[in-house]
Amino acid sequence: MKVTAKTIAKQLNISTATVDRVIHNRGGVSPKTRKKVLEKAKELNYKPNKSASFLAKKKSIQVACVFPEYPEYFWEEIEAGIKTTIEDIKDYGFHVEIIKTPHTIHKQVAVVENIIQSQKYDGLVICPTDGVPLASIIESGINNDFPIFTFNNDSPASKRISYVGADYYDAGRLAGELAVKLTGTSKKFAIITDEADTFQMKQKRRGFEAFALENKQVEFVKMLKLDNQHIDESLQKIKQNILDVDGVYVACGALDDVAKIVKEIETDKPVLIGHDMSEDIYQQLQNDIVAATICQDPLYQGSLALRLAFNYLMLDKYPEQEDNIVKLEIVTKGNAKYYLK
Amino acid sequence: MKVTAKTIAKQLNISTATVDRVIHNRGGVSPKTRKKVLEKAKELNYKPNKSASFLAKKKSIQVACVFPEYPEYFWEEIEAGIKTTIEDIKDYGFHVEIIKTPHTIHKQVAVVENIIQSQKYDGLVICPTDGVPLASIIESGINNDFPIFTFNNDSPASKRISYVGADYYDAGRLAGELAVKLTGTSKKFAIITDEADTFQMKQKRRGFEAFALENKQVEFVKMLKLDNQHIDESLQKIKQNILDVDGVYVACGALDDVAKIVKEIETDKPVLIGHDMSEDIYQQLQNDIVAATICQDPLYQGSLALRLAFNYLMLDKYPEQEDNIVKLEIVTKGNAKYYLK
DNA sequence: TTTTATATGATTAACGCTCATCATTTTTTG
DNA sequence: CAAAAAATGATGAGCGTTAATCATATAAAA
Repeated sequence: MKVTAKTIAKQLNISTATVDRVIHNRGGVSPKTRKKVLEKAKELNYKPNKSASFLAKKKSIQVACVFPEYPEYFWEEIEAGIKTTIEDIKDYGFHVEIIKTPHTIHKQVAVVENIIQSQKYDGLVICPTDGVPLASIIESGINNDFPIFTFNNDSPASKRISYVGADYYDAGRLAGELAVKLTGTSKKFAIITDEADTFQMKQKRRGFEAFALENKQVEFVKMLKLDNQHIDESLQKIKQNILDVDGVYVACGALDDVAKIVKEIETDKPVLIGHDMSEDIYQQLQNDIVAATICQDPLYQGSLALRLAFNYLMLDKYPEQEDNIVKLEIVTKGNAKYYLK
Repeated sequence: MKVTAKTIAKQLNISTATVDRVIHNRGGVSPKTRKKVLEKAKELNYKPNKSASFLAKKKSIQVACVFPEYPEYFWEEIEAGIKTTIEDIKDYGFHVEIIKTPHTIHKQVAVVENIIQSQKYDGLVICPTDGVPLASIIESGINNDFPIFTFNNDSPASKRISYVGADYYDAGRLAGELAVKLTGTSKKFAIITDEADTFQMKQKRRGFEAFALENKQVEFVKMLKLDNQHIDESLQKIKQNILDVDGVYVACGALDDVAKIVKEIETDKPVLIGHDMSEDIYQQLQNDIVAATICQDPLYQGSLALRLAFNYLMLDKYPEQEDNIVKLEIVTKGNAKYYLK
């Protein structure tokens, strides 16, 4: 049988409004009535019906969801995950506007400042291109009771309500482990980063190096830097520099580019490890050029970040953890197909 | 601005009931009114509010969710995923009763027959211990308009509405790939199954063998069978049989048991690969006894199966695919912590 | 033309919960 | 002890959608 507020009210000979008052701690009920209601609710295992609750509350929340506009598979998936979640919760009065910003952090800063000033939104869910310059803006938002949630990239110095994303130090360590396991006995490695050298990339590098340091088999780890302005020449230089290594870890977003030059190496190709998935990377996995790539579920990240914002703004539920660290998933030839589309 | 049925009704000078009739194709509306409503709905991008809809429909569906009662981590997680989903959708009038059956297929068959006969439920979501003996029962259920959904283990010969779970042939292949990649140059493997030799296990074995056959480096694959009745003696025999191999693939549920005997081997321990995660297996990964284990997200499987049943029974939406194949995830020392708890 | 179907559309009462408003009782104060 | 204040509880009008029931207009049959 269905247990509603009415059930409790009838059994106790009081009105449903009183039951509602007790359930939501809205006061105006004598201690003894309160106690009776609470006991009966527990006895019957009463849980308010969410549909009816949201419908009656007629609360409407506007939230902006900001992330950089990369034409990449990963970001398409992030957006897809966000859009599904938006559909799921919009009928509860939680409305989300997706705002994609240009890649540069300056533009993003401007967009965020505008969002906070505009008074159009009740909160912000954001993937910061770079957490550092945004930290003070986020903090001032938080101080003005404007809740902000980060995902994918964090801004740990700010006082954002919560972060959803990977632990990139750990990702670097995992890359180290895979590099060691997938190569032969002698262990000479190279790690490739790029000019941007964001917090995320630094963490990956530190993780990889830490792992290498702990592993006695590792002879050396070379640091190589990709020049995004002059990609082709830079790649050719890198090619010369990886001829003597057993494994290459691409910590920046250029796994496919590096794969192309590794493909050109005729003998003793190094084992190639990197991050993320795309159709190109999928092909490189199938051709045994890339040995493994470390992924995170993009659908889940955006979705969880939005749900945390939803719980906070609609249900007044503070996130259980500040840091919601997502799984690092290992993708090789054999399970790559599950990570595309 | 919020778009409701009322918005459309007002703009067209008709009643909300007429709008509702058009939206749900319930007839009784003249073609020209119908057309006007449809156009206006599209123009305003009207989507009925789910909360209000479920509340008004007062449809109540009872579903049984049956799976074997294993005291294992994986099944605890399956149950946890199911329970969260139950909480999510019960307010929409979709009620699920969890029924755990004893391990033997005979008991499960009895339980399922009883469920179908009882007339208490409108559908069944089940993880068949063995799909074969259940096939005819499932089929007769389906033929009597009693929808049945499988997960984790399939019963492909039956006419179940849909299946959610892994492709175990593919899992075996992936194990093969990992075995090759994680061992040195000579490739001698053993594969361990047990007496039960279910469909799932057969598929894994076939996948592994198929991969080995395609790989020229592989010298041989030994088939070893674990006797569940006399575990200890059986394990000791197996121990003697794996002294000369480079890699061992445990296709049955005994990864931890096998890990224990591998641990006893002093020199040249074979690379050990298996399935699933538990606290014991986690420890074996940390101690480098198990090299890798292939997992599926248990939370997702049960959840998706229930949601498919929900869509079918509450929204009359037939699943887009019959087979919903879930990701195979590779877990090693470095990312194991994400797969526990 | 009148009668009877049928097509079309309006009205309205739920669904379960929320909350502003009103009614009553109890307590405090002058 | 009366009057005011505070505490406690009931009433009822929504929220947006659904669907049964009723009203009217149009078409078909007599």
